Amino acid sequence: MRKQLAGYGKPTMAEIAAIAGVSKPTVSKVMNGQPGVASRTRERVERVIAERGYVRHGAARALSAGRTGAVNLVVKELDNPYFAEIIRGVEETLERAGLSMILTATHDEERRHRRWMARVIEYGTDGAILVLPDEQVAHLELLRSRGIPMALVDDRGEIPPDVASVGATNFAGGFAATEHLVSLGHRRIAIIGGPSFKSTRERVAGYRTALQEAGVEVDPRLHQPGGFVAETGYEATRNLLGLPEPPTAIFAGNDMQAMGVYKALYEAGMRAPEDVSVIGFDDLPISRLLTPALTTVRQPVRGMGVLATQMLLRIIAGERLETRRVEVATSLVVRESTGPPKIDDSSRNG
Amino acid sequence: MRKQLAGYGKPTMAEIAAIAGVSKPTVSKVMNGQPGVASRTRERVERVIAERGYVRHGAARALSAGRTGAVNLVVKELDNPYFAEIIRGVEETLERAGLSMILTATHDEERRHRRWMARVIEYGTDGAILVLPDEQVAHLELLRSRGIPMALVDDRGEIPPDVASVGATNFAGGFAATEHLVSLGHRRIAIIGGPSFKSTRERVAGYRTALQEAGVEVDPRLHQPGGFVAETGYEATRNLLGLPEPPTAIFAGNDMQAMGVYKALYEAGMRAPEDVSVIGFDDLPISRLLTPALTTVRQPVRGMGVLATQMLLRIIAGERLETRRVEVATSLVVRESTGPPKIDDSSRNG
DNA sequence: TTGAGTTACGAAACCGGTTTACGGAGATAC
DNA sequence: GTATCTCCGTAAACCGGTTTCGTAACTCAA
Repeated sequence: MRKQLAGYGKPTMAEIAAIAGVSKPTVSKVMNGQPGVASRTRERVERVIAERGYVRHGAARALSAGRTGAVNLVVKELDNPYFAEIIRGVEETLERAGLSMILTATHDEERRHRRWMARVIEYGTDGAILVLPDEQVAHLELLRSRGIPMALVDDRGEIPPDVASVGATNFAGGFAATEHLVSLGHRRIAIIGGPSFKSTRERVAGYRTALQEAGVEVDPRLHQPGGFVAETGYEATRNLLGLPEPPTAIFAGNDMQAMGVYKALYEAGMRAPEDVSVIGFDDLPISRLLTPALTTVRQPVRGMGVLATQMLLRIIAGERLETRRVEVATSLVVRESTGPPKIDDSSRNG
Repeated sequence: MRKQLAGYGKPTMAEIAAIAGVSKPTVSKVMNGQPGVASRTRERVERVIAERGYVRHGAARALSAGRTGAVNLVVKELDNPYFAEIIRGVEETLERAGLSMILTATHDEERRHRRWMARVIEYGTDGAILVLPDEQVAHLELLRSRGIPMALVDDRGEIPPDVASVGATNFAGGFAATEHLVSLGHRRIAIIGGPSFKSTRERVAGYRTALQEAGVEVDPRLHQPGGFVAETGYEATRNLLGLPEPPTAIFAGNDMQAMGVYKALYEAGMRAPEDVSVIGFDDLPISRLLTPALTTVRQPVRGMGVLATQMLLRIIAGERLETRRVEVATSLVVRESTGPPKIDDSSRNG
């Protein structure tokens, strides 16, 4: 079924041209601010456009001009404030450039990821930004073969050479967090996370290095695996508390995980930082709302979104990037959840 | 600049037709599963399509067919898990119907909201779902005049007659929460929220009714205003604790606000539920992660998204809805943050 | 007045599909 | 063998813009 002509509610460019007494190309030039139109004519056309409330037909424009005026952003999930922050960074940068953002979440499902790519390919896009810490990056090749400009945020690392990517200095963050705990006097420091993400592997490396530099033995039992959700923080903490020699400090993989750590401590009748120090990663808005407020490694997440978008815009504009990989600095934010360990920790007569 | 023909990476329907030895319309029929193609021919065309990896040009299709295959969803913000849940409901329902979802957040900014509408009008859409608890609904008229099918979630109430909307039974939720606190023995029960949202006004009405039915006097000082974010919960609680006769229970406007309440209590050296009972609204995933786990009024948020989408799909299909307004039931979820008040509350010798 | 150089504008082609309307082949009926 | 009815398949028009390219008109110099 074809749309009715709707001569009333939806004028076409041809109609505007007829009313203004000019041709379609002239209206097109006015709409796009192109030269080659006398100022008198331009004004007249603009008046008619305003009077009739003319809105360009986007699909027709996309078809003939090959531009969509929008960038597609795909993230793993929305529930997570981490992604929400990245999205805001992308959003505000695109807005400044006059582009719209089309947002999709994959929830880490292969099927949704494929649907997203199919749609991007079918309907076209001016560029794509992918925030997929996991494995899905494999399909990336398909987008590249279509010549779609791309930028990645917080990726796993194996990136094709002509794709821009933004990450954080995870090693330094892991190092700083661990060093902070060591300087407070902790010796048995646990870490949760990995090993599937590149970012986590780097943090763990920072943790190990900090311990070694401080002359503290690295105990593999204190390294608990876990994803980026609260549940794994909870379970990892229960495991850790069950060890014959439990840790006096826990370095969670991210702030959400730290919430799970809090939960497990609470259930065990323990408090942070009196019984166990807790440190997170990300510095999401909620981390300061927790009780006690969470000490964490701040990652300028929104800034990462901004940077990725700026790089994408430059690729779209056809500029050459001098660097395809950028890492933003992390920094330690000390709040209430870390403190010195209980005295005489080794004999545990607390 | 026109796209190059890209004879290699991007076949057109005409090319597929030529290879398969048929005409464009035949390929079109095969792509759309329309009748009028012999099965031998259909198979042959399908094989060529698969071999060449042909993908229909979405903009061209949208232009000629007037369908986009996508529904536009606009929410206030993404940071809030409340919206994330609605989005998931919409997402899975659309997916089942074979439609894509295009998501945008307005952050309650007039300008962003207008941009969203402009884009929807310019690029077209098969339908729109709006999750805007605030004032922005005013512009809705513009979409309606373009004949775009629409559904609202959790609106403020003044809805045009031919627009579908989904809400929750806020009055009943407010009533149930208050009744729960009263039955535990509380008499000085504070409530935070409103007055700008219809949903909050209804909850407050439920709260008042429950108090009156229990013969408890309604003290206006115990009603603190506040938006749906943690900060207002924090501030309201500080105000409440400063009252000459502070409350023994606090009914927060939502779960995020309850986090702020926890924070203020913690700072004041008080604990829930021993010193003050706390109850939230929404039952977001984080509410069970808080310490203590939050008693709250469960709102089937995801279900609201599902329902709104189902109504929209029916409008798109041209069906008549028997009811344009649906309200889903709320229910009380009792966890750890509520308990009996300290004994001898009136003289407060606790 | 004429020729060269600009500038303003429009006719027509084009983007890649969908839809309409029609013609030809084959099946069935008589 | 011919008339009628289906079923397949295609030519051509169409959706609503953008872009190319040609030309008329206008300016300026000689």
